[in-house]
Amino acid sequence: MAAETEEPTARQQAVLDAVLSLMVEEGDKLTMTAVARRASCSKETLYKWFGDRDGLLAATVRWQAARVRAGRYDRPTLDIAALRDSLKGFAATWLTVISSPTSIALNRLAIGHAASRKSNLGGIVLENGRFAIGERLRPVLEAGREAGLLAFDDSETAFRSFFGLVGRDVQIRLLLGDILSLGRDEIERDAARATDQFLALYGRTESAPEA
Amino acid sequence: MAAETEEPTARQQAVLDAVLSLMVEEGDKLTMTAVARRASCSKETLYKWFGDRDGLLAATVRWQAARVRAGRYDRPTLDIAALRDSLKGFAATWLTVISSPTSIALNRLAIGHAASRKSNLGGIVLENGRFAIGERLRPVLEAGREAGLLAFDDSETAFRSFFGLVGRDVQIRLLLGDILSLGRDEIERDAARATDQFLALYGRTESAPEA
DNA sequence: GGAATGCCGTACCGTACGTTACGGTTCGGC
DNA sequence: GCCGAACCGTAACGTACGGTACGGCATTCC
Repeated sequence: MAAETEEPTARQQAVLDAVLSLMVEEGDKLTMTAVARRASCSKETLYKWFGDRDGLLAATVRWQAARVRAGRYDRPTLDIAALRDSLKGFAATWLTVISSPTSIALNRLAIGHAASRKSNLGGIVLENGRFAIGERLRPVLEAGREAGLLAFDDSETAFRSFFGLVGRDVQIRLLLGDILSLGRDEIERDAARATDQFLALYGRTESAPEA
Repeated sequence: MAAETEEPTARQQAVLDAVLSLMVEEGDKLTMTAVARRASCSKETLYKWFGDRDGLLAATVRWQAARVRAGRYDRPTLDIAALRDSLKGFAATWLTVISSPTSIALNRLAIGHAASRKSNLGGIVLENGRFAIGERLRPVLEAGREAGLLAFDDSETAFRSFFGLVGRDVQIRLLLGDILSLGRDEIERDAARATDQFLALYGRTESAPEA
Protein backbone atom coordinates (compact mmCIF):
# COMPACT_ATOMS: atom_id res chain seq x y z
CA MET A 1 0.00 0.00 0.00
CA ALA A 2 2.68 2.46 1.04
CA ALA A 3 6.09 3.04 -0.52
CA GLU A 4 4.42 3.86 -3.78
CA THR A 5 6.01 7.25 -3.99
CA GLU A 6 6.93 8.27 -0.45
CA GLU A 7 10.13 7.37 1.28
CA PRO A 8 9.79 4.28 3.48
CA THR A 9 10.32 4.75 7.19
CA ALA A 10 13.50 3.51 8.82
CA ARG A 11 11.77 0.39 10.05
CA GLN A 12 10.38 -0.28 6.62
CA GLN A 13 13.81 0.19 5.12
CA ALA A 14 15.10 -2.44 7.50
CA VAL A 15 12.41 -4.78 6.26
CA LEU A 16 13.33 -4.09 2.64
CA ASP A 17 16.98 -4.72 3.43
CA ALA A 18 15.93 -8.02 4.92
CA VAL A 19 14.18 -8.86 1.67
CA LEU A 20 17.32 -8.00 -0.28
CA SER A 21 19.61 -10.07 1.92
CA LEU A 22 17.23 -12.99 1.78
CA MET A 23 17.00 -12.66 -1.97
CA VAL A 24 20.75 -12.73 -2.38
CA GLU A 25 21.38 -15.56 0.06
CA GLU A 26 18.48 -17.89 -0.57
CA GLY A 27 17.56 -17.08 -4.10
CA ASP A 28 14.10 -18.48 -4.45
CA LYS A 29 13.20 -19.09 -0.82
CA LEU A 30 11.69 -15.64 -0.76
CA THR A 31 8.55 -16.48 1.15
CA MET A 32 6.54 -14.03 3.21
CA THR A 33 7.14 -16.14 6.29
CA ALA A 34 10.89 -16.09 5.70
CA VAL A 35 10.86 -12.32 5.24
CA ALA A 36 8.89 -11.84 8.43
CA ARG A 37 11.28 -14.05 10.34
CA ARG A 38 14.39 -12.40 8.90
CA ALA A 39 13.06 -8.91 9.55
CA SER A 40 11.68 -9.82 12.96
CA CYS A 41 8.29 -8.51 12.12
CA SER A 42 4.88 -10.06 11.74
CA LYS A 43 3.31 -11.01 8.48
CA GLU A 44 0.35 -8.87 9.39
CA THR A 45 2.64 -5.85 9.36
CA LEU A 46 4.06 -6.80 5.99
CA TYR A 47 0.61 -6.91 4.49
CA LYS A 48 -0.40 -3.70 6.20
CA TRP A 49 2.62 -1.84 4.86
CA PHE A 50 3.00 -3.30 1.41
CA GLY A 51 -0.40 -4.67 0.49
CA ASP A 52 0.66 -8.03 -0.87
CA ARG A 53 3.73 -9.94 -1.99
CA ASP A 54 4.09 -8.03 -5.24
CA GLY A 55 3.85 -4.75 -3.39
CA LEU A 56 6.65 -5.82 -1.11
CA LEU A 57 8.81 -6.83 -4.05
CA ALA A 58 8.10 -3.61 -5.93
CA ALA A 59 8.99 -1.57 -2.86
CA THR A 60 12.20 -3.56 -2.53
CA VAL A 61 13.18 -2.90 -6.13
CA ARG A 62 12.49 0.80 -5.74
CA TRP A 63 14.43 0.90 -2.51
CA GLN A 64 17.49 -0.66 -4.06
CA ALA A 65 17.16 1.56 -7.11
CA ALA A 66 17.15 4.67 -4.95
CA ARG A 67 20.30 3.45 -3.26
CA VAL A 68 22.14 2.78 -6.53
CA ARG A 69 21.08 6.09 -7.99
CA ALA A 70 22.93 7.84 -5.17
CA GLY A 71 26.11 7.82 -7.26
CA ARG A 72 26.43 11.23 -8.93
CA TYR A 73 28.52 12.40 -11.81
CA ASP A 74 29.98 15.80 -12.52
CA ARG A 75 28.84 17.95 -15.38
CA PRO A 76 30.04 17.59 -18.97
CA THR A 77 33.66 18.28 -19.62
CA LEU A 78 35.70 19.56 -22.47
CA ASP A 79 39.02 17.89 -23.10
CA ILE A 80 39.55 14.36 -24.32
CA ALA A 81 41.22 13.15 -21.13
CA ALA A 82 38.30 14.21 -18.98
CA LEU A 83 35.86 12.65 -21.44
CA ARG A 84 37.75 9.39 -21.38
CA ASP A 85 37.83 9.41 -17.60
CA SER A 86 34.14 10.11 -17.45
CA LEU A 87 33.30 7.28 -19.82
CA LYS A 88 35.63 4.92 -18.01
CA GLY A 89 34.00 5.82 -14.73
CA PHE A 90 30.56 5.06 -16.12
CA ALA A 91 31.76 1.77 -17.50
CA ALA A 92 33.40 0.69 -14.26
CA THR A 93 30.35 1.66 -12.23
CA TRP A 94 28.05 -0.20 -14.54
CA LEU A 95 30.18 -3.35 -14.48
CA THR A 96 30.34 -3.18 -10.71
CA VAL A 97 26.58 -2.87 -10.48
CA ILE A 98 25.64 -5.67 -12.84
CA SER A 99 28.14 -8.06 -11.30
CA SER A 100 26.97 -7.43 -7.74
CA PRO A 101 25.02 -10.25 -6.09
CA THR A 102 22.21 -7.85 -5.31
CA SER A 103 21.79 -6.81 -8.91
CA ILE A 104 21.90 -10.40 -10.07
CA ALA A 105 19.27 -11.51 -7.60
CA LEU A 106 17.08 -8.50 -8.33
CA ASN A 107 17.24 -8.94 -12.08
CA ARG A 108 16.49 -12.63 -11.78
CA LEU A 109 13.43 -11.82 -9.75
CA ALA A 110 12.25 -9.14 -12.15
CA ILE A 111 12.82 -11.37 -15.17
CA GLY A 112 10.91 -14.18 -13.57
CA HIS A 113 8.10 -11.76 -12.92
CA ALA A 114 8.16 -10.47 -16.47
CA ALA A 115 7.01 -13.91 -17.57
CA SER A 116 3.68 -13.36 -15.88
CA ARG A 117 1.94 -10.12 -16.61
CA LYS A 118 1.15 -8.56 -13.25
CA SER A 119 3.09 -5.73 -11.57
CA ASN A 120 5.98 -5.01 -13.89
CA LEU A 121 9.03 -5.26 -11.75
CA GLY A 122 10.89 -5.57 -15.03
CA GLY A 123 9.78 -2.08 -16.00
CA ILE A 124 10.98 -0.65 -12.71
CA VAL A 125 14.35 -2.36 -13.00
CA LEU A 126 14.78 -1.17 -16.58
CA GLU A 127 13.76 2.34 -15.66
CA ASN A 128 16.26 2.57 -12.83
CA GLY A 129 19.02 0.54 -14.42
CA ARG A 130 19.53 0.52 -18.15
CA PHE A 131 17.47 3.65 -18.90
CA ALA A 132 18.72 5.66 -15.94
CA ILE A 133 22.33 5.21 -16.91
CA GLY A 134 21.47 6.07 -20.48
CA GLU A 135 19.92 9.34 -19.41
CA ARG A 136 22.90 10.17 -17.25
CA LEU A 137 25.43 9.39 -19.93
CA ARG A 138 23.66 11.26 -22.70
CA PRO A 139 24.73 14.78 -21.60
CA VAL A 140 28.30 13.58 -21.41
CA LEU A 141 28.17 12.24 -24.94
CA GLU A 142 26.49 15.35 -26.30
CA ALA A 143 28.95 17.61 -24.54
CA GLY A 144 31.69 15.55 -26.13
CA ARG A 145 30.12 16.05 -29.52
CA GLU A 146 29.72 19.78 -29.02
CA ALA A 147 33.35 19.99 -28.01
CA GLY A 148 34.25 18.31 -31.28
CA LEU A 149 35.54 15.19 -29.57
CA LEU A 150 32.85 12.77 -30.69
CA ALA A 151 30.93 12.22 -33.89
CA PHE A 152 27.53 10.57 -34.03
CA ASP A 153 24.07 11.27 -35.37
CA ASP A 154 22.01 9.80 -32.58
CA SER A 155 23.22 9.81 -29.00
CA GLU A 156 20.99 6.87 -28.19
CA THR A 157 22.63 4.72 -30.85
CA ALA A 158 26.07 5.77 -29.68
CA PHE A 159 25.19 4.97 -26.11
CA ARG A 160 23.87 1.54 -27.00
CA SER A 161 27.17 0.71 -28.68
CA PHE A 162 29.02 1.84 -25.59
CA PHE A 163 26.68 -0.24 -23.49
CA GLY A 164 27.42 -3.30 -25.59
CA LEU A 165 31.18 -2.78 -25.52
CA VAL A 166 31.10 -2.49 -21.74
CA GLY A 167 28.69 -5.24 -20.79
CA ARG A 168 29.31 -7.70 -23.61
CA ASP A 169 28.12 -11.11 -22.37
CA VAL A 170 28.70 -10.44 -18.70
CA GLN A 171 25.15 -9.87 -17.50
CA ILE A 172 23.45 -12.72 -19.32
CA ARG A 173 26.15 -15.14 -18.19
CA LEU A 174 25.83 -14.09 -14.59
CA LEU A 175 22.04 -14.26 -14.72
CA LEU A 176 22.23 -17.77 -16.13
CA GLY A 177 24.44 -18.85 -13.25
CA ASP A 178 27.86 -18.76 -14.88
CA ILE A 179 30.65 -18.27 -12.37
CA LEU A 180 32.36 -15.14 -13.59
CA SER A 181 34.30 -13.33 -10.92
CA LEU A 182 34.97 -9.73 -11.80
CA GLY A 183 37.62 -8.32 -9.51
CA ARG A 184 38.37 -4.65 -9.22
CA ASP A 185 41.37 -4.92 -11.49
CA GLU A 186 39.46 -6.77 -14.13
CA ILE A 187 36.67 -4.21 -14.07
CA GLU A 188 39.14 -1.37 -14.44
CA ARG A 189 40.80 -3.09 -17.36
CA ASP A 190 37.49 -3.89 -19.07
CA ALA A 191 36.23 -0.35 -18.54
CA ALA A 192 39.40 1.06 -20.11
CA ARG A 193 39.21 -1.33 -23.04
CA ALA A 194 35.55 -0.56 -23.71
CA THR A 195 36.22 3.18 -23.49
CA ASP A 196 39.13 2.98 -25.89
CA GLN A 197 37.09 0.95 -28.32
CA PHE A 198 34.20 3.36 -28.09
CA LEU A 199 36.49 6.32 -28.73
CA ALA A 200 38.02 4.48 -31.66
CA LEU A 201 34.55 4.11 -33.15
CA TYR A 202 33.02 7.46 -32.28
CA GLY A 203 36.00 9.72 -31.56
CA ARG A 204 36.71 12.63 -33.91
CA THR A 205 40.45 12.18 -33.88
CA GLU A 206 40.26 8.61 -35.11
CA SER A 207 38.35 6.94 -37.91
CA ALA A 208 34.62 7.47 -37.46
CA PRO A 209 32.38 4.93 -39.20
CA GLU A 210 28.79 6.08 -39.13
CA ALA A 211 26.11 4.18 -37.26
CA MET B 1 14.57 -40.23 -17.04
CA ALA B 2 14.93 -40.44 -20.80
CA ALA B 3 16.08 -37.73 -23.21
CA GLU B 4 19.31 -37.44 -21.31
CA THR B 5 21.41 -38.14 -24.34
CA GLU B 6 19.22 -40.03 -26.81
CA GLU B 7 16.93 -38.44 -29.31
CA PRO B 8 13.35 -38.19 -28.06
CA THR B 9 10.72 -40.12 -29.99
CA ALA B 10 8.29 -38.32 -32.25
CA ARG B 11 5.59 -38.41 -29.60
CA GLN B 12 8.01 -37.09 -27.02
CA GLN B 13 9.02 -34.31 -29.38
CA ALA B 14 5.37 -33.37 -29.68
CA VAL B 15 5.19 -33.16 -25.91
CA LEU B 16 8.27 -30.97 -25.78
CA ASP B 17 6.80 -28.71 -28.44
CA ALA B 18 3.71 -28.44 -26.29
CA VAL B 19 5.90 -27.33 -23.41
CA LEU B 20 7.52 -24.70 -25.60
CA SER B 21 4.25 -23.34 -26.91
CA LEU B 22 2.79 -23.23 -23.42
CA MET B 23 5.89 -21.49 -22.16
CA VAL B 24 5.67 -18.83 -24.83
CA GLU B 25 1.95 -18.26 -24.53
CA GLU B 26 1.33 -18.55 -20.84
CA GLY B 27 4.67 -17.61 -19.39
CA ASP B 28 4.49 -18.87 -15.87
CA LYS B 29 1.45 -21.12 -16.06
CA LEU B 30 3.80 -23.96 -16.87
CA THR B 31 2.21 -26.58 -14.68
CA MET B 32 2.45 -30.30 -15.24
CA THR B 33 -1.33 -30.51 -15.54
CA ALA B 34 -1.32 -27.79 -18.18
CA VAL B 35 1.41 -29.55 -20.15
CA ALA B 36 -0.47 -32.84 -20.03
CA ARG B 37 -3.66 -31.16 -21.24
CA ARG B 38 -1.90 -29.26 -24.01
CA ALA B 39 -0.04 -32.34 -25.19
CA SER B 40 -3.06 -34.61 -24.78
CA CYS B 41 -1.16 -37.02 -22.64
CA SER B 42 -1.41 -38.15 -19.07
CA LYS B 43 0.71 -36.84 -16.26
CA GLU B 44 1.71 -40.39 -15.53
CA THR B 45 3.33 -40.55 -18.96
CA LEU B 46 5.16 -37.30 -18.37
CA TYR B 47 6.68 -38.63 -15.18
CA LYS B 48 7.51 -41.94 -16.79
CA TRP B 49 9.30 -40.29 -19.69
CA PHE B 50 11.01 -37.37 -18.01
CA GLY B 51 11.29 -38.31 -14.37
CA ASP B 52 10.11 -35.10 -12.81
CA ARG B 53 9.38 -31.49 -13.65
CA ASP B 54 13.01 -30.49 -13.91
CA GLY B 55 13.69 -33.42 -16.19
CA LEU B 56 10.91 -32.27 -18.47
CA LEU B 57 12.24 -28.73 -18.55
CA ALA B 58 15.80 -29.89 -19.19
CA ALA B 59 14.63 -32.08 -22.04
CA THR B 60 12.71 -29.13 -23.45
CA VAL B 61 15.76 -26.89 -23.34
CA ARG B 62 17.88 -29.56 -25.03
CA TRP B 63 15.22 -30.11 -27.65
CA GLN B 64 15.03 -26.45 -28.55
CA ALA B 65 18.82 -26.20 -28.53
CA ALA B 66 19.12 -29.07 -30.99
CA ARG B 67 16.66 -27.31 -33.25
CA VAL B 68 18.52 -24.00 -33.16
CA ARG B 69 21.86 -25.68 -33.68
CA ALA B 70 20.58 -26.97 -37.00
CA GLY B 71 21.82 -23.78 -38.68
CA ARG B 72 25.21 -24.54 -40.23
CA TYR B 73 27.92 -22.28 -41.48
CA ASP B 74 30.43 -22.78 -44.23
CA ARG B 75 34.13 -23.09 -43.55
CA PRO B 76 36.49 -20.17 -43.01
CA THR B 77 36.97 -17.86 -45.96
CA LEU B 78 39.73 -15.71 -47.23
CA ASP B 79 38.73 -12.35 -48.63
CA ILE B 80 37.35 -9.43 -46.69
CA ALA B 81 33.95 -9.48 -48.39
CA ALA B 82 33.34 -13.09 -47.47
CA LEU B 83 34.51 -12.45 -43.94
CA ARG B 84 32.17 -9.52 -43.60
CA ASP B 85 29.28 -11.57 -44.94
CA SER B 86 30.05 -14.37 -42.57
CA LEU B 87 30.16 -12.07 -39.56
CA LYS B 88 27.02 -10.31 -40.65
CA GLY B 89 25.28 -13.64 -41.01
CA PHE B 90 26.26 -14.63 -37.51
CA ALA B 91 25.08 -11.32 -36.14
CA ALA B 92 21.72 -11.50 -37.87
CA THR B 93 21.17 -15.08 -36.78
CA TRP B 94 22.03 -14.25 -33.22
CA LEU B 95 19.72 -11.24 -33.12
CA THR B 96 16.94 -13.31 -34.62
CA VAL B 97 17.40 -15.98 -32.00
CA ILE B 98 17.54 -13.77 -28.93
CA SER B 99 14.54 -11.75 -30.04
CA SER B 100 12.37 -14.78 -30.70
CA PRO B 101 9.57 -15.41 -28.21
CA THR B 102 10.84 -18.94 -27.67
CA SER B 103 14.30 -17.79 -26.69
CA ILE B 104 12.90 -15.13 -24.40
CA ALA B 105 10.64 -17.58 -22.61
CA LEU B 106 13.37 -20.19 -22.37
CA ASN B 107 15.93 -17.79 -20.99
CA ARG B 108 13.46 -16.44 -18.47
CA LEU B 109 12.78 -19.94 -17.27
CA ALA B 110 16.46 -20.81 -17.04
CA ILE B 111 17.28 -17.58 -15.23
CA GLY B 112 14.51 -18.17 -12.75
CA HIS B 113 15.90 -21.63 -12.18
CA ALA B 114 19.42 -20.32 -11.74
CA ALA B 115 18.21 -18.60 -8.58
CA SER B 116 17.69 -21.94 -6.93
CA ARG B 117 20.56 -24.37 -7.16
CA LYS B 118 19.07 -27.57 -8.55
CA SER B 119 19.35 -28.80 -12.14
CA ASN B 120 21.20 -26.08 -13.99
CA LEU B 121 19.02 -25.19 -16.91
CA GLY B 122 21.10 -22.04 -17.02
CA GLY B 123 24.18 -24.07 -17.80
CA ILE B 124 22.45 -25.89 -20.59
CA VAL B 125 21.16 -22.67 -22.12
CA LEU B 126 24.58 -21.06 -21.89
CA GLU B 127 26.23 -24.11 -23.37
CA ASN B 128 23.90 -24.20 -26.35
CA GLY B 129 23.51 -20.46 -26.79
CA ARG B 130 26.29 -18.08 -25.91
CA PHE B 131 29.08 -20.67 -25.82
CA ALA B 132 27.96 -22.59 -28.88
CA ILE B 133 27.96 -19.51 -31.05
CA GLY B 134 31.36 -18.56 -29.67
CA GLU B 135 32.79 -21.91 -30.66
CA ARG B 136 31.31 -21.65 -34.10
CA LEU B 137 32.56 -18.15 -34.69
CA ARG B 138 36.07 -18.78 -33.44
CA PRO B 139 37.36 -20.59 -36.54
CA VAL B 140 36.01 -17.78 -38.68
CA LEU B 141 37.88 -15.19 -36.64
CA GLU B 142 41.07 -17.21 -36.61
CA ALA B 143 40.89 -17.82 -40.32
CA GLY B 144 40.47 -14.09 -40.75
CA ARG B 145 43.56 -13.51 -38.68
CA GLU B 146 45.59 -16.05 -40.58
CA ALA B 147 44.52 -14.40 -43.81
CA GLY B 148 45.84 -11.11 -42.49
CA LEU B 149 42.38 -9.54 -42.32
CA LEU B 150 42.02 -9.34 -38.55
CA ALA B 151 44.34 -8.50 -35.70
CA PHE B 152 43.81 -9.70 -32.16
CA ASP B 153 45.69 -11.55 -29.47
CA ASP B 154 42.88 -13.60 -28.03
CA SER B 155 40.01 -14.79 -30.19
CA GLU B 156 37.78 -15.07 -27.13
CA THR B 157 38.24 -11.41 -26.30
CA ALA B 158 37.61 -10.43 -29.89
CA PHE B 159 34.48 -12.52 -29.98
CA ARG B 160 33.15 -11.00 -26.79
CA SER B 161 33.50 -7.53 -28.26
CA PHE B 162 31.64 -8.67 -31.34
CA PHE B 163 28.99 -10.19 -29.12
CA GLY B 164 28.57 -6.90 -27.29
CA LEU B 165 28.39 -4.83 -30.46
CA VAL B 166 25.70 -7.13 -31.85
CA GLY B 167 23.52 -7.69 -28.82
CA ARG B 168 24.02 -4.42 -26.96
CA ASP B 169 21.05 -4.02 -24.60
CA VAL B 170 18.60 -6.04 -26.65
CA GLN B 171 18.49 -9.26 -24.68
CA ILE B 172 18.27 -7.80 -21.18
CA ARG B 173 15.55 -5.40 -22.28
CA LEU B 174 13.52 -8.17 -23.83
CA LEU B 175 13.97 -10.40 -20.81
CA LEU B 176 12.78 -7.62 -18.53
CA GLY B 177 9.64 -7.22 -20.60
CA ASP B 178 10.50 -4.20 -22.72
CA ILE B 179 8.57 -4.08 -25.94
CA LEU B 180 11.28 -4.02 -28.56
CA SER B 181 10.15 -5.25 -31.93
CA LEU B 182 13.04 -6.25 -34.15
CA GLY B 183 11.87 -6.56 -37.74
CA ARG B 184 13.89 -8.24 -40.43
CA ASP B 185 15.08 -4.95 -41.81
CA GLU B 186 16.15 -3.70 -38.42
CA ILE B 187 18.06 -6.89 -37.74
CA GLU B 188 19.86 -6.64 -41.06
CA ARG B 189 20.80 -3.05 -40.38
CA ASP B 190 21.99 -3.78 -36.85
CA ALA B 191 23.99 -6.77 -38.02
CA ALA B 192 25.68 -4.67 -40.68
CA ARG B 193 26.45 -1.88 -38.24
CA ALA B 194 27.88 -4.25 -35.65
CA THR B 195 30.00 -5.98 -38.28
CA ASP B 196 31.37 -2.70 -39.60
CA GLN B 197 32.18 -1.55 -36.09
CA PHE B 198 33.88 -4.83 -35.31
CA LEU B 199 35.96 -4.62 -38.44
CA ALA B 200 36.85 -1.04 -37.61
CA LEU B 201 38.18 -2.23 -34.25
CA TYR B 202 39.82 -5.48 -35.25
CA GLY B 203 40.36 -5.21 -38.99
CA ARG B 204 43.93 -5.03 -40.30
CA THR B 205 43.21 -2.41 -42.91
CA GLU B 206 41.92 0.09 -40.36
CA SER B 207 43.26 1.31 -37.06
CA ALA B 208 43.67 -1.60 -34.67
CA PRO B 209 43.66 -0.71 -30.98
CA GLU B 210 44.72 -3.65 -28.89
CA ALA B 211 42.37 -5.32 -26.44
C1' DG C 1 -9.27 -64.88 -28.80
C1' DG C 2 -6.89 -63.74 -24.75
C1' DA C 3 -3.18 -61.62 -22.19
C1' DA C 4 -0.08 -58.02 -21.74
C1' DT C 5 1.62 -53.46 -22.61
C1' DG C 6 1.27 -48.56 -23.21
C1' DC C 7 -1.11 -44.69 -22.56
C1' DC C 8 -5.13 -41.42 -21.58
C1' DG C 9 -8.13 -39.17 -18.26
C1' DT C 10 -9.04 -38.23 -13.70
C1' DA C 11 -9.28 -38.52 -8.98
C1' DC C 12 -6.41 -38.23 -5.06
C1' DC C 13 -2.59 -37.02 -1.58
C1' DG C 14 0.75 -34.10 0.71
C1' DT C 15 2.95 -29.95 0.98
C1' DA C 16 4.22 -25.23 0.42
C1' DC C 17 2.84 -20.78 0.55
C1' DG C 18 -0.03 -16.48 0.24
C1' DT C 19 -3.26 -14.44 3.07
C1' DT C 20 -6.05 -13.67 7.20
C1' DA C 21 -7.16 -13.76 12.10
C1' DC C 22 -6.12 -13.37 16.84
C1' DG C 23 -4.00 -13.20 21.47
C1' DG C 24 -0.32 -10.87 23.84
C1' DT C 25 3.00 -7.00 24.47
C1' DT C 26 4.90 -2.41 24.15
C1' DC C 27 4.39 2.49 24.11
C1' DG C 28 2.72 7.24 23.66
C1' DG C 29 -0.98 10.34 25.20
C1' DC C 30 -4.16 11.79 28.83
C1' DG D 1 -2.90 4.13 35.86
C1' DC D 2 -5.74 3.59 31.60
C1' DC D 3 -6.78 3.46 26.51
C1' DG D 4 -5.91 2.71 22.05
C1' DA D 5 -2.71 2.09 18.39
C1' DA D 6 0.98 -0.36 16.47
C1' DC D 7 3.20 -4.43 16.14
C1' DC D 8 5.10 -9.23 17.19
C1' DG D 9 4.50 -14.23 17.07
C1' DT D 10 1.82 -17.89 15.68
C1' DA D 11 -2.02 -20.47 14.41
C1' DA D 12 -5.32 -21.29 10.89
C1' DC D 13 -7.45 -21.30 6.13
C1' DG D 14 -7.68 -21.89 1.14
C1' DT D 15 -5.53 -22.94 -2.90
C1' DA D 16 -2.26 -24.32 -6.30
C1' DC D 17 0.62 -27.68 -7.79
C1' DG D 18 4.04 -31.60 -7.93
C1' DG D 19 3.66 -36.25 -7.72
C1' DT D 20 1.02 -40.95 -7.42
C1' DA D 21 -2.67 -44.35 -8.10
C1' DC D 22 -6.17 -46.41 -10.68
C1' DG D 23 -9.77 -47.58 -14.04
C1' DG D 24 -10.62 -47.89 -18.99
C1' DC D 25 -9.29 -48.29 -23.89
C1' DA D 26 -6.40 -49.36 -27.84
C1' DT D 27 -2.78 -51.96 -29.94
C1' DT D 28 0.34 -55.76 -30.14
C1' DC D 29 2.05 -60.21 -29.32
C1' DC D 30 1.32 -65.14 -28.57
